[in-house]
Amino acid sequence: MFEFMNVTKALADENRVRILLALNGRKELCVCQLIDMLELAPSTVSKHLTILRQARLILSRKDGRWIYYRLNTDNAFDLVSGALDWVTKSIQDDPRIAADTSRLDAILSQSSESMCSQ
Amino acid sequence: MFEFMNVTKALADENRVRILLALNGRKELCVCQLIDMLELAPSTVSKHLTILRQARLILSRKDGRWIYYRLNTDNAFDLVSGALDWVTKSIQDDPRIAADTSRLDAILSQSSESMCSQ
DNA sequence: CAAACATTTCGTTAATTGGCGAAATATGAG
DNA sequence: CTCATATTTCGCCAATTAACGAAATGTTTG
Repeated sequence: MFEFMNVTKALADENRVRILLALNGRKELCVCQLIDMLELAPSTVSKHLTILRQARLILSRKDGRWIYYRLNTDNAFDLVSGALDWVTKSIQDDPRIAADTSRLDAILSQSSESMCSQ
Repeated sequence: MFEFMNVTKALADENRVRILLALNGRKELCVCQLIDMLELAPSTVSKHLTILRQARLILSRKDGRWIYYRLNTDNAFDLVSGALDWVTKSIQDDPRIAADTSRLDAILSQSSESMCSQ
């Protein structure tokens, strides 16, 4: 129950859902790219990522100065994969998510101008 | 997105999840039975039911003095049925839910002594 | 080592939420 | 009609939470 409520609480915020859908279909994204996409303060985004990670919905990988996040699809953990399936299926056609996707594509293509200049 | 967030926020409270699982596998329950099971104030339970109903996770039916609630399985609405499938699958084996189930069975069998004496 | 950058942690504040009791509403019983 | 019952609405309070900026941490570059 505790694990389950961790997941539902993680999903109960629009910006965290936007993060999950940004990660869906991509290998991974670094924090600064998510900051650019969400247009929120770095500390705010970091907190959201911590909540998603504690719910086991995402995993992180550190590479030098950067930290990359990805969906936790490795996991055989039913609770998490079921959640991710439901979320992505339910709102991948949403206009807000579509806007995020194209914004993120732009950010990725001109990544040299963005905050994290690889 | 708005509809989706309504559902995730409805799921982000332990007592509301307990209500959903109490309704799962049963035809319907009246408010007073849920009050007995949850051991919360009537006004609190009523509020939870309103939130679940606004998320379209449950439906209500009025019969005289009583209002009966049931899971919204009628609905072809993917968002809702997907949510209910995920929730029930994920925590039906939880000890807390098992305790609720047996408590509820007791309430139903001695319903003449309970608050709503049909 | 110092400066720049990426990210997190901490402290604060404003908004949201869960809980309750009291009052309102609605229905059925006497 | 009056009373008891079932449920909801309202107003309040305590706890939680999302947001931010400042400071701390860790890493790369000069």
